[in-house]
Amino acid sequence: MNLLSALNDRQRLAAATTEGALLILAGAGSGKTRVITYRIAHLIAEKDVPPYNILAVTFTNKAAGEMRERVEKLLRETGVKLNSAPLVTTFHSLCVRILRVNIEKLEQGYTRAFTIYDQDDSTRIIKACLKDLGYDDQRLGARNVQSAISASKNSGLDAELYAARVESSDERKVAISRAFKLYEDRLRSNNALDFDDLLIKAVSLLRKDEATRARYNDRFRYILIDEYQDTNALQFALIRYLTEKTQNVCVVGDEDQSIYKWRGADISNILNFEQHYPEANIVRLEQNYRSTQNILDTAGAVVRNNTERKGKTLWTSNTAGDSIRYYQAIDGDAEARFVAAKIDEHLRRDKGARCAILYRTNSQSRVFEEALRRAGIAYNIVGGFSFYERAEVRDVVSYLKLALNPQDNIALLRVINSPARGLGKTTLDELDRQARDYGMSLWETILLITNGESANNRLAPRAVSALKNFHNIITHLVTVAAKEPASEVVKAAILDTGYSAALKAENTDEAEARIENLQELVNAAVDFDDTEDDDADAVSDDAIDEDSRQGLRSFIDSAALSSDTDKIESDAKVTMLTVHSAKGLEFPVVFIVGLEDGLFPHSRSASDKAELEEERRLMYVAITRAERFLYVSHAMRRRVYGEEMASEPSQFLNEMPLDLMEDLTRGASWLSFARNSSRTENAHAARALRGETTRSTVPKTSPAKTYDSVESIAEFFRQRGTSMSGGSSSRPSSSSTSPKQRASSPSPPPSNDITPGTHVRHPKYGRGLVLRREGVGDAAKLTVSFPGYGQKKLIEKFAGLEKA
DNA sequence: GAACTTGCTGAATTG
DNA sequence: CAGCAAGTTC
Repeated sequence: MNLLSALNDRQRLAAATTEGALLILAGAGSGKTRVITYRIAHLIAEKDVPPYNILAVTFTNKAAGEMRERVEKLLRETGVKLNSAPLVTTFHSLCVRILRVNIEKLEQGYTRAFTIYDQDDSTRIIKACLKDLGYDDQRLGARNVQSAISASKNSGLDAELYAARVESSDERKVAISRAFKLYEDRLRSNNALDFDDLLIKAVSLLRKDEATRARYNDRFRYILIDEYQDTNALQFALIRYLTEKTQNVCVVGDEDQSIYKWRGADISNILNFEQHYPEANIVRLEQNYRSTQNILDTAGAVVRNNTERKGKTLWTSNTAGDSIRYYQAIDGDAEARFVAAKIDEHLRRDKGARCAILYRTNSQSRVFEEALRRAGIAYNIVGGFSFYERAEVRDVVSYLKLALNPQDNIALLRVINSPARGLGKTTLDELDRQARDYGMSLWETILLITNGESANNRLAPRAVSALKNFHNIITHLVTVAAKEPASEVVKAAILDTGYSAALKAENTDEAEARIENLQELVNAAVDFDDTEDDDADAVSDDAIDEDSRQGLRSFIDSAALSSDTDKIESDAKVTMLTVHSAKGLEFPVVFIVGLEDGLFPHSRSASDKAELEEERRLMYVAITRAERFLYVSHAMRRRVYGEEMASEPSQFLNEMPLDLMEDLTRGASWLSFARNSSRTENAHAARALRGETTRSTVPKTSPAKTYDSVESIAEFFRQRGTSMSGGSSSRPSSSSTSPKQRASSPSPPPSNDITPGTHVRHPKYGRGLVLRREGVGDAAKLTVSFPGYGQKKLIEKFAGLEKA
């Protein structure tokens, strides 16, 4: 029987080409996952390849899990008996597996008990590093330093190489480079790796140790890489090392869906695949099974504006389908209400309709949450606070980490005084001082102190006994961890540490919720223990599996490597998520919201052509998630930083075929104007329109214009005259009060020459516009906007201002 | 030593 | 509007 007969010709070719390098260029919705799963099944069932010789790598755990399931199902249906399973996993967990067995061979001082630090952990370390270096003023944010370090690591520069490249005149980079070095030292002394290190160390290991490399080459005879367009230099190196021997590598990707450049993804990996593997075969999958013709045309029209692409033409035999539905909302709330109403309609008409709300940034989710809640619609939200990021979960996990790796200072500091056990700042400072003196970890220092062996201990007896108490708690956990399954250790970390007792004592709803979360953690651990038992049935002949069955360790690893997207419920009625996390998913009904200039495309990518192209690919990804109904919307005004700001329609709207759109706006909209003008004039039309529409739809309470630039503020004041002064509450940029109401509201008479709306001259900043005035007399504070310098707050008395 | 208050600054996307 | 750091009070 032929397994592959269920595929179309191209798909079949891709699945059946098993030897040598293969590049599958798979357009959105072209059945990529299907091809991969059939390919794996084909290898096993029809080519008699032992499953353990197969490695498939994806970017998310969820994708890996699904693929595993689908392969299993397929093989079950064909009646194949398995005595091992193909390894389907993510880059990060693959690296962890390799390192847990081999990291000591790197000879960098790491042991296989190493801890994985997530972003939050590493931010903490960087903060501490900056502080120790005396950079604790805020000119150098920890997050900025962190992303600089991460970018550097991903491009293959370690701390030394980075330092070598820094000009000594560049103070900022010199500071970063010092922090970088210190950060690396700290990681090492904590026996900890950050996310980037997982890849770096695995690659270094393969580079360094020929035997290890040979062993894995032998093990993984057939390798598949999903989402290849998102691989970075390190991942590429990893693949190169692993495929050294057989060259049996199959990569699947779509350059139009490359959206992780900012994370180091190198699109040239896919664009130059044929150069990297000269014998490579290429198969293009261009038939789309997912979307209607209209949706596909819209996506194609947008992405055609990009220059950096191989170019492919998606086609479908699906019907044209409905028009793209467009809506222009007054503000963010109105947009959310619109979406909620439409979702309600869809769900009433078709109970099975799955809807998705896609936005550019997570912070946009809130209004939609509120609108849906008010409308009584259940929803699922991806991102934001994930389970493993909750404080109480992190605390308990830190206890677990500590039980396995007591050198982990970050974990220790996290839990040493939670619940409170009398180990406050004073004690910790002294502990830290001694640890530095001895050059030891905090844990080792605690051992010295509690044994009374610390020569220069200045701690009060009370503090020492508190430390003894803590020491006992951890030692106890260590013994539990040594002999019990993961779930039992988790229970011990919650109960025997006094953690849950302290929560219970709080006796609040919040504490109650936390206890429930911890219960959830126990459940997760129980599940984990169960699946581990199942896995134990499978035969494994290689060291890569041997260590992965140390329950607690791998439970913690999986927690560290878990992500929001792993918990997407594919059958939820309504899902809210960022476009990034929507990649790979599909929904019958899709809302792309917040299509405004500065939001989508995001303002930080506006200046750079390459970044703008990435935003456009992101738009392409968003559009192609839709199967049948696509809604696009934008708001005229939006709250930013808690302040209402005017917003322009996104340029991407303008790139869509306007004749495929149906306007659901009541009254005139950007779209109706755009249709009547040529494309080049659209932007202009949008601007002209802003005055018109808002005036007609919101006659009284909202002003026709929002004053968001120095010019328009100046204009505003010209119209009002300079009669309004004082009153710090009359913020010109806030549009919640209409000009009329303001003019008639009682405001004190001008008491000073320099009032809001007047131009002034500053000795250093030059000419500027006064925006607001606070306080009286000598204490008067002015907010002045200086072109090129931004807004400054000045004390009038000292500022040396004169009218200009 | 811990809980509370204030003031300030600053948002993108993720394993 | 938020989260965070520093200051304030019990």
